[in-house]
Amino acid sequence: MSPARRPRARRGDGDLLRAEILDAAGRLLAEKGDENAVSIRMIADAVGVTPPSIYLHFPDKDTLIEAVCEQRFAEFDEALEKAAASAPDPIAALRARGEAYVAFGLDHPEHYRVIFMTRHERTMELGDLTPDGATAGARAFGHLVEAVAGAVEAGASVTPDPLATSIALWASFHGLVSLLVSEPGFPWPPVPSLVEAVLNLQIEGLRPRT
Amino acid sequence: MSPARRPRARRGDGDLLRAEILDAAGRLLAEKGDENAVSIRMIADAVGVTPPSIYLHFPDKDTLIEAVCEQRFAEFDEALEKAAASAPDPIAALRARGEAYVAFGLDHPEHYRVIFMTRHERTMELGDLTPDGATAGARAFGHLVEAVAGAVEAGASVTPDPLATSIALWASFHGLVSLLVSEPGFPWPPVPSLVEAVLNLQIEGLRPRT
DNA sequence: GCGCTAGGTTATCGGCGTTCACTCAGCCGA
DNA sequence: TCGGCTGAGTGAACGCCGATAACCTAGCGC
Repeated sequence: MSPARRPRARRGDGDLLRAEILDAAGRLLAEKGDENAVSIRMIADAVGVTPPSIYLHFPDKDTLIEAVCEQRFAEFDEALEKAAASAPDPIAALRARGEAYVAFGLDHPEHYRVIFMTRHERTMELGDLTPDGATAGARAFGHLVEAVAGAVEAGASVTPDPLATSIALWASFHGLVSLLVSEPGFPWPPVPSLVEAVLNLQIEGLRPRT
Repeated sequence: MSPARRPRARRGDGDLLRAEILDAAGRLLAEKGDENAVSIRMIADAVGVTPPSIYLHFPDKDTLIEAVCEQRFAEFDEALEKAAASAPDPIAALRARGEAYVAFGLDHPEHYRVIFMTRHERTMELGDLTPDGATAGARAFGHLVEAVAGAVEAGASVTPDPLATSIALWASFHGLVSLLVSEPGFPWPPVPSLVEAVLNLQIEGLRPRT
């Protein structure tokens, strides 16, 4: 099963293995669909290296998985930014974000699970959650708050606290994705109609009353 | 570490062990806070029995954990029913359900995780989801649809599809609980204010416009 | 051409879920 | 009373896991 053994890296190129490990781990995670079904040994095997080598680049398995998902999280943030960028107005941009959010979660269910559905001990402070924060998660949330603030400024007539509104939006879309991902056997109505329902409840409520 | 060995059960009393296993597994799950941190060996040890004995009563670990959480799910359903019963009108009952939902999730985070946040393959059909369904999950969802239908009948002025509304409500509260449980290090505003925000967005929207 | 060190390997540990072969207590029919 | 059946549980082992400690070696700088 093990493919050809990977040739030893050149003197300064130790980090090449790190990148290959991240890549293999990401592929295996998506393929197996379960964090516990991906073992250090499998990853090492896929890269063509022995298991202890992994520990030269990551202190433990959790950190490795976390690193994989931090990468995906950055892509997630980019996807949402891109979706919002082409919207005609701030409230449409929020809708586009919601749609992109759900699409990402359903496209990468196992990465979504690690990012948003497994317990993380790491603490954050409000001041970290800015569009140029240190982690992809902080940036993504910072972008959301920014987008909500834009909508409020554009006349959205709801509680003008962008933080609270951001959390409510996040919770709604996360709840939807999380349930869809966890309970595939539930008799769900078509996903687009669910997304539309949440969008309407959460976002149309923000649109200025005419 | 192992306490006294459990005396062998009498002839017809094999099911006593089953109950003791369920009980010990539930306690350990709540205590360790992580499904993977509870092992068959630990459960067997807590009961005073050897690991293979577990397999006389449950085919595998997943089924055992599932059985534990099915019990908790039934308590969950009861808690929501009880909360709704003392509300003065159908919309207040929905609010009470939401508050009880969140309270249960935060009181039993690891059971909540297993019930609602790990992937389940079991399929259901719409017809199963009634207040007298076979599983606690089916009953709980049936009760929710019933409660929403009651609110609609009482004049709640939103989309009159109880199923879609039920899913949206479920997703909202689940999203909130799920994030609170998964990201304890996030700078959350006080939980009651979050609950209130979701309640207002989701349920006050249902109250008849005067 | 020699030594140092980055970049690995080999061997091993303790724990896991699970299975197989086995033992033993106690009730049942003769 | 007693032989045997069977329900209830044990002991030992398998193959996997994450992780660690000790060792090796290719190749660059001098």
